[in-house]
Amino acid sequence: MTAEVKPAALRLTERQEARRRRILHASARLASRGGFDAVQMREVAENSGVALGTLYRYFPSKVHLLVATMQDQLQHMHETLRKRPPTEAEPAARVAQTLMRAFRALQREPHLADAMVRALTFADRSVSPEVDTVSRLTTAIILDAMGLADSPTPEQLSAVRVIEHTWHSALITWLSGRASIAQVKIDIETVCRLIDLTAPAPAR
Amino acid sequence: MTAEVKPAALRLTERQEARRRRILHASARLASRGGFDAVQMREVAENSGVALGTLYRYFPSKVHLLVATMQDQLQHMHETLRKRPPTEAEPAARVAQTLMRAFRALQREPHLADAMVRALTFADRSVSPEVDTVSRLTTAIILDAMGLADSPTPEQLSAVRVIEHTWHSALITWLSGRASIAQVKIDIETVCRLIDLTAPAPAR
DNA sequence: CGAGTCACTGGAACTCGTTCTAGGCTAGCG
DNA sequence: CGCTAGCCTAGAACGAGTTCCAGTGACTCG
Repeated sequence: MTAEVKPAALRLTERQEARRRRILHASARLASRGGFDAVQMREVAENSGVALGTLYRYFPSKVHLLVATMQDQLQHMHETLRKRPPTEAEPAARVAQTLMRAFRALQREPHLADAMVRALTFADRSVSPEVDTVSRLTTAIILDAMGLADSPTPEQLSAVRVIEHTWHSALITWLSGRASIAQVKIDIETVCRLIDLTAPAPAR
Repeated sequence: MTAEVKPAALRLTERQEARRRRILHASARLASRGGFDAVQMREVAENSGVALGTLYRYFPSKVHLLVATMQDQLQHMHETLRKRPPTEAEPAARVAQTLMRAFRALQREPHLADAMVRALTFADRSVSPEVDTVSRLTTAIILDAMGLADSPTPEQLSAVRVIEHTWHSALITWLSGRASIAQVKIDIETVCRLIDLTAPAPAR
């Protein structure tokens, strides 16, 4: 019975787990409206039924909160993508297809995307561990799409990093209205060509 | 005589021009110490000898100010690079060399780099025109390095955009301590290979 | 010269992220 | 049963970005 909850050591009571969920939920909801600015800590606290101090105990800053929110969303996305893997044959095309799917998902909640991406790139060193987690999740998604969850070469990892860079930065230009959806698509497809350069063993 | 000053219509008095310079200078100086957080509007105002309200008349927000600071620095960089163009033979290598030079310059003032890059990626739509100027400057620098200041193909422009994405995002990961200098170098070199893919006419 | 206009000044005021304080509730333990 | 430790709440307080306002000085136009 007592062993029913798994994170006994790290994350305490399930009541606390519930609080955490409520907070993340409120955060996402507020973000879905006005974006980064609309996520106000007092509002998040109210909407999730905790005191301001408690909110800060769970997430030491607004950026921490939003990055955690992004983790949460990415996790969903990852699971969804696992269930419906890309249909293309070539690794480059598979990655492009996957990222475009993710992009379309973000388009459905542009304000939420704004809040999360802005937080991610604005994060300073104190948020590094959390940002790193997001980065690892993203890497995993891309590697999955390439069809090599393991055994990537260092060259391939570099290509994946560059793809991630492009992904984040392209999102920002889109969110700030400086690039169109079509442009983002082109950029993604362009960078995915790098994968061909670091092609699977045979091409070497 | 009266034609000596060019921006007669847009930017008024030379006294105003001087104020603007003082503000940008103060901004850069403060940024060189503590980075983004150390650039406090009240301090910038004091240090440049203008009232807070005046500072806001010149730069409608802290982000505007820092993006303008970046414009300023980029302009210097561009001129410097023009004087000492890259020595490599291949376009890809030339671009990589140029960006690594810029990177080394940023390493000399990491706090300033932090302030400028954070502002750039945090900027919202209200700063789009200014951010766009920075982007055009960066594009010009890269095209210069490739050796084709004019007549780039759409394909090449895509590659340049992707290189810019990588450049900004890689800087961020470096600034937030999540990537080493060596890693940034690798990422830059990796993305520059894209140039070979959109090679000059002959290779088509 | 006089009046109006406009940029600039000094400083108060407002917002929102963040921190701090005092007190209350719960849970385990003597 | 009463105590102690921790977590939580309500709310005040502080800091920095941003806005506002009244006043002042300079320049222009009549």
